[in-house]
Amino acid sequence: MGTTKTKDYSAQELSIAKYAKALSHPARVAILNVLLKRQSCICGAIVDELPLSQSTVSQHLKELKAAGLIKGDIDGVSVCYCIDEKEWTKAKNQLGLLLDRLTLPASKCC
Amino acid sequence: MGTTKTKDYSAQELSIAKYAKALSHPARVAILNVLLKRQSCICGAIVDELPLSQSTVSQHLKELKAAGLIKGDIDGVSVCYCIDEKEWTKAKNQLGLLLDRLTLPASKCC
DNA sequence: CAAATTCATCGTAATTTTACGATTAATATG
DNA sequence: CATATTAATCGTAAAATTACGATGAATTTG
Repeated sequence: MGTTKTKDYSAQELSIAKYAKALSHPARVAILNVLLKRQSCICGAIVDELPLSQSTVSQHLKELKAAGLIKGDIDGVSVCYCIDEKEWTKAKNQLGLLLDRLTLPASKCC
Repeated sequence: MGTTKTKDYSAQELSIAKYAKALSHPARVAILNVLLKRQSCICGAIVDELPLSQSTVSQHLKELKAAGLIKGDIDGVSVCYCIDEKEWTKAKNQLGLLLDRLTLPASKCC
């Protein structure tokens, strides 16, 4: 309990859930907003724009990285984060595929 | 702790997070797959297609309903669920707006 | 009306998530 | 080399999530 039975779902379902989970917290959406807007994406700069502590932001960055949506390049003492375009596109396509599937005149039952 | 500070985020960030959260579990994606595919969307039929107990499915349905993505019509003893087209479109647009924002030649920093 | 069906809700347990301060490792700067 | 700066990680606590069986409410059906 408290554990998801990943074994019983399709690759599509798991993939979509993974990307959606990355976007399921406003702080992570806010981080992505910063990365999409800015050139400089030094971790410290992100921390400055968010109402969260450095350690909490670092954790959110780790999750975004785990989902593949961002990557970080070490640059001396600091780390520069940015969108991973390839994976981002994949997320867009996967989510789009699901969300675009309501084209027909809709199910007749409700 | 354990609680998100919703006060400090924009409406866009909260809205996207809300929809993404609804899609952040493979069981809920699977439920939506069923609703998108089927005409008949009786709760019991959904339970039959998922590897989860009736009470667990009911809980997931509740969350999808809370996010606005689905609605349920009582029909005698059973309940017929279906996609809420209006809200679904909103989710699609909100998520699309974020995900489509990587059109430019990408940030130069990484 | 009794029995069956359908589904929501309750109670509970394990796990995960969210958040923060403190510490640590690594690099830069005086 | 001592000191600062940057960011990850650790430890911890509170809360939310996931899951299930049991119970309840509502509606059919016999």
